[in-house]
Amino acid sequence: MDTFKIDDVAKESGLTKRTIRYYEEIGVLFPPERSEGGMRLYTRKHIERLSQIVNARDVLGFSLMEIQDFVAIREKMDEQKQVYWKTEAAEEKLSQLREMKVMVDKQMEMVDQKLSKMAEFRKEIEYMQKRINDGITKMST
Amino acid sequence: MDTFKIDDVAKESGLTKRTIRYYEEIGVLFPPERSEGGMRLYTRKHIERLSQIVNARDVLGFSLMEIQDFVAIREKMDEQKQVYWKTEAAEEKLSQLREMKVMVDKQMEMVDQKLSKMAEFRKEIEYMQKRINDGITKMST
DNA sequence: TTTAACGTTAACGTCAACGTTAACTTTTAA
DNA sequence: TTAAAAGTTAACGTTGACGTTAACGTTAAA
Repeated sequence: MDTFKIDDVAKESGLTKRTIRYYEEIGVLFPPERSEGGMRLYTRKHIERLSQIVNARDVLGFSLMEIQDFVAIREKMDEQKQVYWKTEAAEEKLSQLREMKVMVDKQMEMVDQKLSKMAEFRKEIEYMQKRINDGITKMST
Repeated sequence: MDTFKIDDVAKESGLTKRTIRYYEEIGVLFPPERSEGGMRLYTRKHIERLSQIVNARDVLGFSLMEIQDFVAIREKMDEQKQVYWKTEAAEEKLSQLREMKVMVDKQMEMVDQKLSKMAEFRKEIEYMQKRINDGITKMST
């Protein structure tokens, strides 16, 4: 039994059920299978994906719309795996790979930009720490 | 003439005039002097502060409420400079410094957490780049 | 088998972070 | 000095990202 009901997923991910359904609704979480009665049956993959989404949202500060692109690439990666090596499909596969390369390269650029800006920020804070510490030692003598 | 009208500030910062006024309204940007007729007269300090706010907002993904704390520390730093070395005020100054230290240390911790998470992200993207490049070279032979 | 716990959709509510518009005053360039 | 450009406040509108509630169907344990 490797499927989860929405409440289990909510507990593991720390998100609310509403949020999980919402992420499916706007297309950042791929839809799970359904039970006979219509209940969502999630897999480990869904939980992993949610974790990635939360990271992108909270850490990188991406909006859910920006995360769409991000997610689309992961989707294509998985898709690529499924495609058998057929000579007829080779051409199409190659063009898809090139397309993905462009997107991933762009993402890398964004992340590197954020990283360098963050480093600047860190330096500023470090400087403030230094000034405060100097002030404290100087005064408490 | 080292004061700027709001439109100049808007152009330099890339923000809209509405946004600049809004930031003042909610207290993340300290209010500028006013002209006889009531027009806002900004200084370089304001522009610098706005740049910091934008960075905290876009790069760190902080909400404007979180930025309040962030800004409060900067404000206190400037304030400290103004306070003359009076023996009577020394005790109070020291306690303020300790207070600031706690806040700044907390900020540093947050930034470091974000930095490490971002590094993880970078690694994942790097891995994807590698896989895609491998796929392309393998196919285009 | 029945009832409580949990699931579903649908619709309206909320809050942050501005955009837009109106109605008006101040500056500035001709 | 007189338009036009740019400033002001005030108020309502919008959008993203969910929260909340209602009205109802499904599951699982007693």
